[in-house]
Amino acid sequence: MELTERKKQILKVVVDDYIHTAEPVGSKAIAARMGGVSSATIRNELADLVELGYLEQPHTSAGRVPSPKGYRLYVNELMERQKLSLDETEKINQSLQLKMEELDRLLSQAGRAVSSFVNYPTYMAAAGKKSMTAQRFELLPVDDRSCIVVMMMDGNRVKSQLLRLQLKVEMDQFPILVNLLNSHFTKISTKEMNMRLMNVADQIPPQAFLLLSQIVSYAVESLEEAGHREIVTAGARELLKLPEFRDADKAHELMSFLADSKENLPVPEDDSPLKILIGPENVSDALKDTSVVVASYDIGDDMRGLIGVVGPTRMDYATVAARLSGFADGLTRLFGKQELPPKEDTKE
Amino acid sequence: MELTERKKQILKVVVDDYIHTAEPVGSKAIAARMGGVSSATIRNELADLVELGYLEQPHTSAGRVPSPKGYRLYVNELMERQKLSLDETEKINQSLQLKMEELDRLLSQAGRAVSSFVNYPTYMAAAGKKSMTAQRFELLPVDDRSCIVVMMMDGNRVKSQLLRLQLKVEMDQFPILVNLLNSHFTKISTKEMNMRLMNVADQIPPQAFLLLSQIVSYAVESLEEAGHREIVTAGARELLKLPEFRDADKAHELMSFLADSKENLPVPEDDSPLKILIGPENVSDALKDTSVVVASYDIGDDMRGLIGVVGPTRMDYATVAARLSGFADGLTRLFGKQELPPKEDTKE
DNA sequence: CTTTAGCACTCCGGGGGGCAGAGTGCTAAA
DNA sequence: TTTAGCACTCTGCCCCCCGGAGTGCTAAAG
Repeated sequence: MELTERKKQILKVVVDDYIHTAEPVGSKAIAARMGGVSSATIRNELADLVELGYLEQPHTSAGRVPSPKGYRLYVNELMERQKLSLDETEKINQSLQLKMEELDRLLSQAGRAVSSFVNYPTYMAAAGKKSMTAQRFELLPVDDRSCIVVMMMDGNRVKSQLLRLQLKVEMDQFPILVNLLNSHFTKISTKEMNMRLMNVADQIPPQAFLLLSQIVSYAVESLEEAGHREIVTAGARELLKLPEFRDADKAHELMSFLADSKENLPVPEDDSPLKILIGPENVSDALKDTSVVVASYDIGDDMRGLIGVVGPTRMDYATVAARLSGFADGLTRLFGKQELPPKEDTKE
Repeated sequence: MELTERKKQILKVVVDDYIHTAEPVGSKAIAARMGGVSSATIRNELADLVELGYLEQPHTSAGRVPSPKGYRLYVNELMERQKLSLDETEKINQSLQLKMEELDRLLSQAGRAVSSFVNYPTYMAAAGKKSMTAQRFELLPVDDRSCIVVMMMDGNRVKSQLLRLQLKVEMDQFPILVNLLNSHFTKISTKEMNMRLMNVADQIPPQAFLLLSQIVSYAVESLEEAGHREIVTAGARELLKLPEFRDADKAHELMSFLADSKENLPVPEDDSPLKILIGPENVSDALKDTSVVVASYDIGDDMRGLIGVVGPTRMDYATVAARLSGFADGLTRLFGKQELPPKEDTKE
């Protein structure tokens, strides 16, 4: 059943108002804001809306509060898709001028920026490929007991570390090792890497094997870490400013959930760049009476990252959605610039 | 003026009790715990202790609460230096089995571990050298428009990144560049690096200069970032469990301070590994009614890192101090293992 | 001189009761 | 169908009261 235009208007006013005041909104206030009709009329309409499940009444003789169903309608149809003001776009771009080399740190930086921009807690994740692979290895000798391992992974990410070797190596051994690494340990899953390591075990001298396995296990570790979608959260303290989280226990519970949850935070659908989850629409119990807005951005090399915002159900969906999209676009652009053109990448 | 033995005993009981209950402690409770004397006697002593400034009374007819001065005496003399139980040592070592390559991430990991171990918020910092310098450069060509820059810095830290070059380069150019970098841009401050860059400007072909400056500016950036003592905090939510921070505003204030403060958190004296700052002893206003316990650990290459714990003045100093020292020792050991022996390092 | 018991006093915190304000539902009239 | 009017309801807040915990003081005992 469709709502009349006026009912929708009223619902919109209720949501708009409640979003900002966090207090049940009464018929008089609505009438004042709509003009043309009296509060009594509004009251009749309100009664209907409650009946239909779009609004709720904390108790008789209090104003109305939107129900999840009401928010849903609001988000789907009523909400005025906000455009970012020039000023805001400017600010977003500015805060994305982060000179960060490492992806992870860039994310936590961006997370903080988003959080302070929307005034809600955020979480970010670089959705790594399910399985990262090494593209290329290099070894840079430092002395006869240590060398720098450089590994290039999918998506042109580079990792390197000084490795203290378990035994002395002649300088001329390094090129051989590098060759072996590049020919046998690139472009395969970490699982396969371990298997191949076993396979070559009896084909090369034991010392060489020792070194090789040290390097390979470093590589495997790094790859798995990079592939593992780590979620970093920021700005959890913003919660404390909201009336619904003035209760320390509640705030603590949600904060702990955010800090601990590694996998179970909402992600957007594959086909749409923005997803809004309202209250009970969330699967995690801890989020049952909060809302989540989550956007995704492209990292190139068909990887996607995501930014999410967690807030009360009366979150300012329009603003948050607009700003979040702004950031997501900014990040997509940022990565587009950093990455090599994909053509170059495939030609090997 | 020295306190009598009994006064000290009483003070100790008051602090011990208050630390755990967060409620003013009364004469009866003290008498019960001490035995031998009646509550009336205790009351006389308490009055003296208030007079002398070691205790405070929230209001007439409430129990007593330790004053900062009281805590100070407690920490200096009364507190039983706790030994870590085997179990605890075990746990600390376990949580330090972090397989992290990057210093920064290791720190935030360790910070989280400490926080969950002492149940207070923590902050950590790797006190980088005031000015990091590059020790060695390598360039690994990827194609004619990009290469991997590898830079080794003080303390055997290695950074690398894929750099998209502003113009095409012949393969044979790279060795020349590397030479130039290693001969002119290592072991000098970033300031000097920029100056040298200017100096060579007219001695090499313009294209080469363009590349060089791109690489050098990446290096400068990385060095400055690595040298900058970044402070990372963890476990701020622990605050919410404490009765003194059930007030959302207070908690929010302190959390914001922790999140924002980059430089003004307490550091231990150079000569001692552990420092305890009680309430007003803190210089930052935001910490005036909290206490801080901070420990330092060695990273080798005469760099030091620090771990701090922030809590209410009635923090459990004995336990926190013991556990924090345990972590600091663990970290010192951890880095000792990772670093190369310093001898090797200086021989170049 | 110190310790103890006794006692009056103070103050906090929690549990009613009352009251104003905001908002509703209903009815009757436009 | 809309509106005005009115009685009704419920919350939040203030105030008051009261019990409990703890103190300070005094006077007696060791």
